[in-house]
Amino acid sequence: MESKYILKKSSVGTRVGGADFNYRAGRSVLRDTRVLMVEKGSSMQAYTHGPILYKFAVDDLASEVKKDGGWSKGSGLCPGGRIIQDVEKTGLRDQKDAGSTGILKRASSTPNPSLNGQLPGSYMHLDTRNPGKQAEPASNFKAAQGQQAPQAEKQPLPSSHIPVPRNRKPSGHADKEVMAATVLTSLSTSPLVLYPSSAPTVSDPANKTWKEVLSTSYSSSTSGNWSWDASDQSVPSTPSPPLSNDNSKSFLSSQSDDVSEDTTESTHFMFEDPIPRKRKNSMKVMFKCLWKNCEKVLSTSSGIQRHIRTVHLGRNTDSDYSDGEEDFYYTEVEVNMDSLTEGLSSLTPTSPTTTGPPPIFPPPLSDPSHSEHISMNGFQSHAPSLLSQSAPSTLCHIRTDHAYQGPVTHVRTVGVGEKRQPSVTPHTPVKNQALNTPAPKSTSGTRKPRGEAKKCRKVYGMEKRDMWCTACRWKKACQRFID
DNA sequence: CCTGCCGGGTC
DNA sequence: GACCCGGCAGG
Repeated sequence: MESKYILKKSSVGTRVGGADFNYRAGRSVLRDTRVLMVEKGSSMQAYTHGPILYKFAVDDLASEVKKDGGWSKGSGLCPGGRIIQDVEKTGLRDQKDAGSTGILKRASSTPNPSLNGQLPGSYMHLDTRNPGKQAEPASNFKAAQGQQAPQAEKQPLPSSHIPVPRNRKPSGHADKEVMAATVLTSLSTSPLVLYPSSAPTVSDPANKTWKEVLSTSYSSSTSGNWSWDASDQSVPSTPSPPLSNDNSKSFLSSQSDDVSEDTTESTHFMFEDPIPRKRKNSMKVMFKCLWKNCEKVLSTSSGIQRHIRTVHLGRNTDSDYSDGEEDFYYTEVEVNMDSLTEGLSSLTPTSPTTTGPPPIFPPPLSDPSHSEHISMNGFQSHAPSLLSQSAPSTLCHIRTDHAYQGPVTHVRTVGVGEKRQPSVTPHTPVKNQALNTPAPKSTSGTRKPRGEAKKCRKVYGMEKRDMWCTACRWKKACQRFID
């Protein structure tokens, strides 16, 4: 009953969505069962891969339900569960048990609730996004056609066929393949379908399971063409697995948010809202090629299709004919123009590190001449003084020094002998000092680095406190042993 | 913890 | 302005 409801609600009817639904369900429940049913009009077509038979028929739904007899057994199962039963009846039980069944059980281990398609939805999305995965169903069809249940199960050959045209067989089932492709194509064009797929980790153990299954199936694939799919596993379940993360990041960064958002909506989308509603004003839809190592991004679907067709599929450039296969290799990408803009703008400013110093030593602006002048007096080059943070403060101290002790400072020059700019102080005109003083003070935030020179306190000790410079006595910056 | 010294207070 | 000191921060 419940399943029935679901099916109906999914508007399986004439719309591809129906197939979509089934597909999802199949994927979610059966995981790698790879069965896709496409229903067109009243006719029903069933594609099976290996042991599993995936049926999809709206018109006959009711009757089928009855026929199947109950969901009781798979009460926890959604359509997929029922499907399994069908399979069993079909006499493929053995295969089922050996292969997908286990998975199925895991997926459906929990009672109904989960069946509402949440998982299915996400899976579906994933499939649509991933060329390899998408291809899987198609290949399944083929396999199913041949009724090579056992082998098929063992050798999923997920994407080996679809991806490479040459593998296609002009068999009478071609139309079915095309149909499947069409279905997937239509699915792939829906942003909601695409993005939710990226629901990477979010999901659940089920998702994991699914991936595991995939990995298995892929690895066992006889076709080396799509070996990259296996590698894709390493790449979460992101929408654009074929692409290297780093690359896609830059471009899709703005998309990530949406992805996460959609993830939460996947369920909703599943059964109701096939129309993307999260599109933002600033969002621009682009089409990104998912072919491995290809990051072609075009603004039009036709463009990307052409690209795929000609570049990756090796189709005739002139021919506009499309069997929909290209759709497996590109995905819709929402580009947040604002984000992009921001990102670019953010690149222009110099690194933060460069911004720090200037403020700290503003003198260059207002006192460049001064500092230069000062340095001229005591040094060959002013660079050192500028570079030395102590320079300005030193001047400042000098001034205060005068305030505190006056000329005494001169003497200490010889003292420790470690002064870096001893000569500067004495000769620095008061005027300049006054000008310089403000700067360092303005940057009060920066505390003058502690000097290495011993101070009066250290030199004379507490016993001879009277010998300290007044500054030291007053707990001010030592004027005698300036750093 | 020691030390340097800033910031602020008092006289 | 001279003097003092609480308290912060680097080492």
